[in-house]
Amino acid sequence: MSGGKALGGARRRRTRCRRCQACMRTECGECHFCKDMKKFGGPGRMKQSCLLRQCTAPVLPHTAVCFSCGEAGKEDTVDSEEEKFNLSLMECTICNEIIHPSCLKMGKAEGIINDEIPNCWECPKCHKEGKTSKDGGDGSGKRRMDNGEVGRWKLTDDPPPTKKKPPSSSEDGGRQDGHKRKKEKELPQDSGPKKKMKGAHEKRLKKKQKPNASETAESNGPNSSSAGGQSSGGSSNPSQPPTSTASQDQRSHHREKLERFKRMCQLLERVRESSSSSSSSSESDSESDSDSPSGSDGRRGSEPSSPVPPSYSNSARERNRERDRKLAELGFSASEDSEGEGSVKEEEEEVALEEQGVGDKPRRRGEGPPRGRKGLATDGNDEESGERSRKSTPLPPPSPLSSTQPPPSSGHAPPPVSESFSSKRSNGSETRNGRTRAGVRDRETQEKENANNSGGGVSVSNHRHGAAKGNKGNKIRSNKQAGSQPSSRNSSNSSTSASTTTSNGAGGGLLGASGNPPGGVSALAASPRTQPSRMAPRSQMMKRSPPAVPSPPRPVQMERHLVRPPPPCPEPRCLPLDGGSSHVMPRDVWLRVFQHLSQRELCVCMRVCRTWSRWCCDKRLWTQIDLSRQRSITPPMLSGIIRRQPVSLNLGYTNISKKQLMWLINRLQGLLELNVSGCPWSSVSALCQAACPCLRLLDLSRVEDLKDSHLRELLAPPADTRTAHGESRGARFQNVTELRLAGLDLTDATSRLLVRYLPHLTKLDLSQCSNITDQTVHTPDLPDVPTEGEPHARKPGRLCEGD
DNA sequence: TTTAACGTTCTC
DNA sequence: GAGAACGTTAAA
Repeated sequence: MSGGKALGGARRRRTRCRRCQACMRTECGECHFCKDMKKFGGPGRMKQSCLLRQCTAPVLPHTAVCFSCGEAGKEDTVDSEEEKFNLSLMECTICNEIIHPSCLKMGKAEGIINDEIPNCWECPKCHKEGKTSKDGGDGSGKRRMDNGEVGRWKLTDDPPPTKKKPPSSSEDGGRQDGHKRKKEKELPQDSGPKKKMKGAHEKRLKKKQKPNASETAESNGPNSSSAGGQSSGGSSNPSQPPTSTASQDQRSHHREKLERFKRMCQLLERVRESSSSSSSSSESDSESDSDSPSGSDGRRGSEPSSPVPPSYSNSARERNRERDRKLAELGFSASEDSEGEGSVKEEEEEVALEEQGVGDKPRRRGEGPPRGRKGLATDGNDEESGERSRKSTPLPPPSPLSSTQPPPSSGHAPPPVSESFSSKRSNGSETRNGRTRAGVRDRETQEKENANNSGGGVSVSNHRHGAAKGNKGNKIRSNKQAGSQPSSRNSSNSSTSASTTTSNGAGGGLLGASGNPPGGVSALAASPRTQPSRMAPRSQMMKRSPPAVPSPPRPVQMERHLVRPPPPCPEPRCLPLDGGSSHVMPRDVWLRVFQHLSQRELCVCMRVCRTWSRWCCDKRLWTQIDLSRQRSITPPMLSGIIRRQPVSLNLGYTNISKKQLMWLINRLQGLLELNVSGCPWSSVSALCQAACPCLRLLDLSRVEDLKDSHLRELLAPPADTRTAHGESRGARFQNVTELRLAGLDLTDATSRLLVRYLPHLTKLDLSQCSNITDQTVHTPDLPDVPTEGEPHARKPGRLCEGD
């Protein structure tokens, strides 16, 4: 562990994709592990999932964030495969580092994508250093297991159920054994731990060595892996002298991981075979992998001709700084590190928005040769492949919940990578065995307290977008079929791409304002949503959910967390002092004082103590929130917004995602003014699925790609509320009185929409809408429309429904 | 807070 | 080496 840490790789446990066939099935109740479960009458000691439910595409946890920038995967914010890849999180099987390829300072081309596992690769760094984990067998598709049974992808190469019978048959005995063992352990408690620690370490070393030997053999050629499912695929690094325990540990871990991967692959192979005879080519697959243009090219990764945006870090830093500054101006402290702890952290947790759930993204790079490891094309090539994919593969539907991650760093200068990394750890997901769990616990505790105090938080509905859930995976990869995949309804997000990469500290800071230390960010997860396209074959096995979902993108889990709206009167009523007494000034008086503070100052106050933090969140102090031009809207920000329940929200020129926007809107029922100008339509389209009955002002100026048809979609009432004649009983924005459409590519057709669906419109801004002609201007029931300049007012009440 | 289960260590 | 145990993590 420590070794792993030292090497910078965060060890993150992967988690179920929840979408693959295995994940979707129920426990068999008969396998070894099921029988161990309490629900099946077992002792529950093994704590393993049903053998039939071994996830075939374990994903990175929601909390995963980029080692470099601290943000989650953001592939859903961009369109092209190329960008998606760059913005997705990739976990290196060697160093365990999770990073956005775009954040790499070196040529991405050197990375070797493990197509079998979502968001998995051998990062360019490791690869370049010769750390190849020799998981050569990986993409070879040769790890087919003989037993046609579904196996686990886990390292613990569990024999297939059938094989397992023997042990399970003797289950009772085994159980007893277990008890016995436990008892024995329990008795000599004192010496136990020590022994354990020591022994563990030694064993580790041992383990390491063994695998190495076998690995070497394996590493000699991928073919060797065809030996069978049981083969351990460890990664051998002959080139890496076992210099230290740490490194050994690390390697051991990698090996295990690789094994797991391989196992999974084997499983997939098996499934494929069993599900379709046509899947003839498991082997050829692997071959094609290596043959594949991008594969071979990338693999050997010619020296990265263009090593990644050289200016990235600098510019990003600048932007961060800029953003911090702006946030500060906005009243959100961009950088409260961990200082403000208490209160601050509370939110963090809640916040961890569902954003994380983001997921259902189709696997990136669905184009190329489906499976196996693939080398990244060099930049140039990449582009090409990107192009290709664009042509041949429909764009994956944008994931509704794109999550922009909260940057880990504080508002202070972005910490050096290593620093941010470590801080990240301490904040959230710690490495295994909870060595560093203190921080987390801390937060949890606080959260609890907070929960208690806030008197019943409102649980935000955890609606999982069922549809998304069901379909998204589908859209995913299945590379081979990719070409035929219809890009679904959500036209992909438009290109805010570049912008998304930045956002470091500031974002978190924002919420930091609400008290969240940027570190909280780490808690937010990033979802490893996109994955390299591979597993085409796997698709075949997923019959239930059409487009197979080998490594399902994360389910959309938007609302897993509680985000409590501000209570009418934030508790407590008095300010408790250390001595147990209360401050002489009661809450109401304090609130009056706070009313005279700027939002920025409020943020400062929030860091004073938990009580102030709560009080300062009073929505009366936050009627207007302006986050415009914040490149990264992070979950903490969203949470912070909800907690403050503003009546006016400016999200102009942000890269807020559709999911985020939807999530927000659905929780801001009292919102009167919304500004989403300059945002991409792919995000703004979230409004099509939301209800904003109270909204009075809607600013859609310069929304990217917004067309007449989109506006229609946006303004028209939900289908089920229309009459047979298509007339609306209640348009979505029927109470909007001011609409800003400046700079949009609209035509005169729009005027009809406005007349029809915005009966109370009194102000309309059509400035810089070059396609609007006099016809619109002269539309009788429209407000006096200025095509340039200020929006004009008109006499209200002239519009008629269905007009 | 609870449940599922991953990943490592321990035991046989 | 296989399997059991279990601490810890992730998600609900």
